[in-house]
Amino acid sequence: MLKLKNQATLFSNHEKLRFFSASTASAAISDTIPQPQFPQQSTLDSNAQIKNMPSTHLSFSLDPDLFISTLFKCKNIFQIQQVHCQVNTTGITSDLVVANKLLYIYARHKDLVSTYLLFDKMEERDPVSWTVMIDGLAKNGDYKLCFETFRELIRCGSKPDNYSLPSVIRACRDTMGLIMGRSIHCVALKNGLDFDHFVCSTLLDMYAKCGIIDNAKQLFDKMPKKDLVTRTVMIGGYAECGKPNESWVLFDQMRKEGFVPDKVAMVTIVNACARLGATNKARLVHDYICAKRYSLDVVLGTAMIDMYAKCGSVDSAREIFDRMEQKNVISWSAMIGAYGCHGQGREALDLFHMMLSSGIRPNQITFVSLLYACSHAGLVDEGLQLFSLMSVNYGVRPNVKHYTCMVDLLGRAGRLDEALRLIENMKVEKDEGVWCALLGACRIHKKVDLAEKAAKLLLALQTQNPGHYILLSNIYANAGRWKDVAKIRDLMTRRRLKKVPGYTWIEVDSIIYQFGAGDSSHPRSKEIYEMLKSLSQKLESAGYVPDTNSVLHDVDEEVKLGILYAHSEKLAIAFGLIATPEGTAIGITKNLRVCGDCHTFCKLVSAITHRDIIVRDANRFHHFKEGTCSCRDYW
DNA sequence: ATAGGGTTAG
Repeated sequence: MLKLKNQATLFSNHEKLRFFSASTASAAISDTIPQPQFPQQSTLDSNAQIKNMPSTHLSFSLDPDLFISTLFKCKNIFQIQQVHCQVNTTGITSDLVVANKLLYIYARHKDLVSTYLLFDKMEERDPVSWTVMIDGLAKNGDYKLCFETFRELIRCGSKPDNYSLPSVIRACRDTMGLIMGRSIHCVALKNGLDFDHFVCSTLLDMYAKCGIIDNAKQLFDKMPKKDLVTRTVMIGGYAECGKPNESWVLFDQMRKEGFVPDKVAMVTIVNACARLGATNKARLVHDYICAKRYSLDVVLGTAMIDMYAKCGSVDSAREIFDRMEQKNVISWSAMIGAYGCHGQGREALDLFHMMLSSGIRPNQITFVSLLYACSHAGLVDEGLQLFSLMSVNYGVRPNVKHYTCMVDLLGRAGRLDEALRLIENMKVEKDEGVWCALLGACRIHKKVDLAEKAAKLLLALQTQNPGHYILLSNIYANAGRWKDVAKIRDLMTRRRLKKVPGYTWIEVDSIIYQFGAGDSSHPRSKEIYEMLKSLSQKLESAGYVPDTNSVLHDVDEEVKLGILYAHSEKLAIAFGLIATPEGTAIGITKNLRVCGDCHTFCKLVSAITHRDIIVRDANRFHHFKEGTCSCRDYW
C-alpha cells in the first residue's frame, strides 16, 4: 500500500500524466512498481490456496463467458493472477469485455498495482474501462490518481457519463473537494449530460457533506424521482450541516409517503438523533428499530451507542454495547467516548483495558476519547500516563487533538505552566483549539497574564470563531479590565464577527423549549422568574454567593443580580422545576460553555430540591445529583 | 459489463 502512495506522488510530479500515454509510461511504472508475480504452472501445485480451486476452473478455452464466470469464482488475488496469466497467452484479453472484467475484479480485490498495469496496457478503452478505473481508485482511496484519470478521460476526448460521474463525485465528497466537485458538475452540464438519479444523489451528497446544504436542497427539489437512497442522502446531509430537525421532517415525510427505511436509512436517522440530542426521539427511534426487527450489527449498534450517549443516557448506551455480538474499534471508542463525555473517567479507563484484552487495537480517536474522559473527570495522573504511553506502547502518535486534551487536563487542574510548556514543545502544528483550551483554563483559574499571551497567539491566527473573542472578553471582565473588554468588542466589530448569543434548551413532555438570557417570551415567564426569586433566597441561605464579576461594570449590585439570575440555563432549570414537579431529573442543553457560576448554581439546586440535573454544553455532560457533580470541570 | 446512502474526536 505504501508503494502505491509513492506511485501516486511520483506521477503527480510529472508535468503530464505520462502513465496513460503508451510505452514510456510502462517503463516509468516498471521502475517503481514490481510487476505482479504471476505464478508459473509448475509452482501452482505447491500453492495451497490455488490447490483448493476445482480443477475445472483452470481448464477453460477461449470462451469469454467461461473466463468471466471463472474469474468471479476466484476467492483471492493469487487465483485471479493465475487466471489472468493463463488467458494472457490466449489473447483473450484483447476482448474489451474480458479486459474490463479483469480490471474490475482487480479493483474489487484492492490490487491497485495490477489495476494500473492492466489499464495502462489496454490498447482500447471504452467508457466501462474508464469507469472501472476511476471507481476503483476512488473506492481504494487513491483520490489524486482518481482525479487525474478523470481529467485524462476528458482530455482523450471522451465524455463523462452517468456511470463515471458518481464515482468521481464521491471522491470529491470524501476529500471535501468542493471546488473540484463544482467544476466536475460544470463540466458535466457543459457536456449536456442528462443526469440520472444516481448522479443527482451523489452530487447532492457531495454538496451536503461539503456544507453547502442549499445547493443540495435545490438539486433534491428538482429531482423527479426521489428514491430511498436519495432521501437517505438528504437526511444525512441535513444532520451533517447541523440541521438535524430537518432530518426528522424528511424522515417522517418519507415514511408517510410509504417508504420503508432500510438499515442504512436507520443508521442515518440514528446519527441525526445523536446530533439532535433529544431523548424522546432516541427512544422513538429505538422502538422503531425493535418493532421492525433490524438486527443490531456493528454499524447500527455503534450509532445507537453514540445516540444514547449524546442524548444523555450513558446507561442505555452501555446496554446496547453489551448486547452487540460484534464490536470493532469504533464501537469500543464510541462507548469510551460515551463514558468520557458524561464525566465517568474510571469507567472509560476500565473499558479501555477490556478492549485491549479482547485484542482490539486502539486508534487515534480512542485516545482522544480517553484523554477527554480523563480531563472531564479530573484524572490528571492517569491522563499523563496514557499520553506518555500511547505512542510507545500502542503506536499512536499524538496529534494536535491529543495535545489539546492534555492542555485541557493540565489547565483545568491549575497546572497552567505545564500546559504552556506542553504547547511550546509540541512537535505538531498548533491550531486554534489548543490555544483555546489554554484560554479556557485561564478563565477558570483567573490567570489574566497567561490568558493575554494565549489570546495574542490565538487572535493572530485570525480566528473567525466569535466564541474565542468572547472567552477573552469574559476573562478581562472578570478582572475588571473594562477597557480591554471594549478593545476586544471593537476588534470583533472590525473583523465583522457577531457575538453568538447563548441559548439553553429543555425538553418537557417531548416538547423542546428554548431560552435566551433575560428571555421573557415564554408564556409562563412570570412563574419562572418567581421560581428563581424564591430559589435565590434558599440558595443564598445555603451559602451560594453569585459571581457577579463577569456582569457589566457600571450597574448597581441589584441589577447585576437580576442579570445573573436571568442566565438562559437558570431560566431553563427554573422552568424544569415548574413544569415537572413530579419528575426526578431535569436535563438541559446549552449551546455555549456553561459558566462556573452556573455550575455552582446547579449543584445547590440539586441539593435543595433533591432532583438530578443534567447539563450538557457542547458534548460535555455534567450530572448533578444531591449536590454532588460527577465531573470535575471547575475544581 | 461500469454508477448512488451508514458508525467513534474536534
